[in-house]
Amino acid sequence: MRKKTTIVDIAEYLGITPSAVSKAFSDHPRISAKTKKAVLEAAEKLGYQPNYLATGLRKGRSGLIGVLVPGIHLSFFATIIKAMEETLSEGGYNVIIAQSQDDYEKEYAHLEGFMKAQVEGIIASVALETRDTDHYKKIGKRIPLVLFDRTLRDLEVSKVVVDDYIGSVKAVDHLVSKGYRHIAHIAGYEHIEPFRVRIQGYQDALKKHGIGLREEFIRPCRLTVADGVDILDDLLKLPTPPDAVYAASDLPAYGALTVLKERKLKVPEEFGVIGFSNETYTSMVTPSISTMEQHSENIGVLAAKSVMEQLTYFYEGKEYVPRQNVLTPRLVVRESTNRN
Amino acid sequence: MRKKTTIVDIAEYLGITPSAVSKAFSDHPRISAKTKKAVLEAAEKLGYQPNYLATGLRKGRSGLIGVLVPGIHLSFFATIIKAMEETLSEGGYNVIIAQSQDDYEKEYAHLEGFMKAQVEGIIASVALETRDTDHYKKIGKRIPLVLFDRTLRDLEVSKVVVDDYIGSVKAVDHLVSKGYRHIAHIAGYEHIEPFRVRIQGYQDALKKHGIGLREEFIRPCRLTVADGVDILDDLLKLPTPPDAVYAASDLPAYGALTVLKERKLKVPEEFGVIGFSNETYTSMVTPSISTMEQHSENIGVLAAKSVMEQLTYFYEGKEYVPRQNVLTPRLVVRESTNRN
DNA sequence: AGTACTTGTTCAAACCTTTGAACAAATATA
DNA sequence: TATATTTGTTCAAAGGTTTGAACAAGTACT
Repeated sequence: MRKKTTIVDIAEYLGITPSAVSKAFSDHPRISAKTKKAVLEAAEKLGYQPNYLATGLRKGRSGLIGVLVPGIHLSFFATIIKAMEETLSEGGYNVIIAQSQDDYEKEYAHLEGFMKAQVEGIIASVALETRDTDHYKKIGKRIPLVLFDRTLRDLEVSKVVVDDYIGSVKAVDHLVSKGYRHIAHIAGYEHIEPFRVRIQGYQDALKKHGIGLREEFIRPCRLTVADGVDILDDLLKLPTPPDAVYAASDLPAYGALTVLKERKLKVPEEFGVIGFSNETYTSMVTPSISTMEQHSENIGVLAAKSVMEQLTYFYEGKEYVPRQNVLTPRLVVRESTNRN
Repeated sequence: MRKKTTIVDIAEYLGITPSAVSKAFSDHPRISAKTKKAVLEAAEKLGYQPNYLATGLRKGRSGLIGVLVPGIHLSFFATIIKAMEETLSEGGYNVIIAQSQDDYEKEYAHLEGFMKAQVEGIIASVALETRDTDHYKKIGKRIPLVLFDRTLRDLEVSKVVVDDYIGSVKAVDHLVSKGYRHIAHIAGYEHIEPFRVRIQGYQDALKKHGIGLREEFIRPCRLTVADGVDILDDLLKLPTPPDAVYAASDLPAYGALTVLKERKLKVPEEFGVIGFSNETYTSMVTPSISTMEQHSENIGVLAAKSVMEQLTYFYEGKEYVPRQNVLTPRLVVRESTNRN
């Protein structure tokens, strides 16, 4: 495998200097059309590929954006990343990806890695286990940082989220409108902003409808299918069990559904289930699961645009005031709640 | 935002030279323990982050591996990427990701982008529309290239695939064993290796069982849900319609299932459905879909290891003989075929 | 013919790190 | 004491590109 062609090779080939070649590529006004043409042809002939490492080093820009998510296999994140990658690549950036697996150590290590790789900006959704925000703060001071979905309250950076409060309220409103009165909540952990807010919305909505709050109806967990199964099993053992459950994510909603099917409880007639995220499978299972659409594509695009915008401010030396992008979630009614 | 600390800052701070600092970091034997300690402390205090661009430029290595897939939102690819990212990041590489959207132009552009970014190796699954292999050939000559799943026959590079032939045979064998006799095949496009082979396996298996081949039972398509719907609709209109369908992917298998449900054809009693890939949702839908497990995690890990292995050969100047990694798919029997 | 632009190119430094060779000082050996 | 060896550091170049300043040649103007 032969070594790479550089700008110097082209220069020698044409009998001009490397700087002339460089300027020809960047369409410098002082370079003659003739030279530019010659350079382009020579580049083609010699199989020249510009070296981003060198360019990046010289310009102080790597063209890299780091994206950190809990895991790519979750379709919510996959969809977001898909959109991000498209948007960023149109903007001329390359995307480097890492997964925290919801683990603090890994998250920390990957963020370090991003900084070493000289990423120009970072888009992240924080790990469930993360409680210490120092590393994010440090990063936010150095380069543009955008958080999405799993954000941290005391971090003053740009964020892209759905209005989780409204989402919760809509979910509960819907259940109530369908006549469910004993509504439990399979919740996420409170130190993660969206989950805290969803709990809040759930509580306020119940209050609004004059439904008493029951502590044992709020169940924080890691939001896996297994958690959904365990929690619903548990809830059904209560002296007064719920007649509906609102899960802060679709995975436990599905888990709950399997328990209900197994126990031959009729959904939605006897028991209502609603999730959050509108994962693909919610429309495929039987009964299909009502849920909240989070507009994941939009989240991806917005977050991507946000870093790029910050980046231009950054390089122009202008100050950027962090902004929140809040999307309104949309209720998707499916079979699992649609009774009467 | 202050400018970055470099090795030079540390050197000045300690009153030594940059090269001493560099050597201290790389644990050079000639540097005293005292100096090393001092350097580490100073680095910590000054908030030093090594600059990979500079390192990469100097060493001729970027630490980047490019991964190109049709789309990340497909759970098959998402799972593979997840595994790849983990493996490569353990090996000290960063992963840069791009999506072809099954489009030739995009694939080409992204591969160019990878080369500019100076990736050290590329892992790719080729776009459905790709018929011209020149760009891959060119790349394969310059840097390690590994293809997985969607490979190209006339490309002599390392590959990681499942044994699609066996997979098809197993699928058909299973259907036959369950008493289905009129088996149609929702196929992929033949110029993509695995789909060609799956068709081959389907035909050979039928022959083995003494079942006549019917041209109109082989339906190549883009393997979407909609394709599954359309094709099954079509097949059912035939004078002698099939009593089972083997789809080369899970998406059309699901599509087929919806048609059957709508028409109140009993699955699996009256009609059998089997897919390929074992996507998450196949176990969640009702009836659950029988399918072929492709061991996607393994594919990811193997492909990742393969590039890394090639890379070490490459840097040691040894010749690397491309090798094929073939995994045996496993039949997963679920409700959609499990009759009697 | 002399001055003033314009045009096209070269020069040299810079971006940050690595690396082998060279050097000086300290220590060990004869 | 002179010589060899070890130890710790510095020197200088290299990796590929970009960029403002400098330069030379050509054209236009008076």
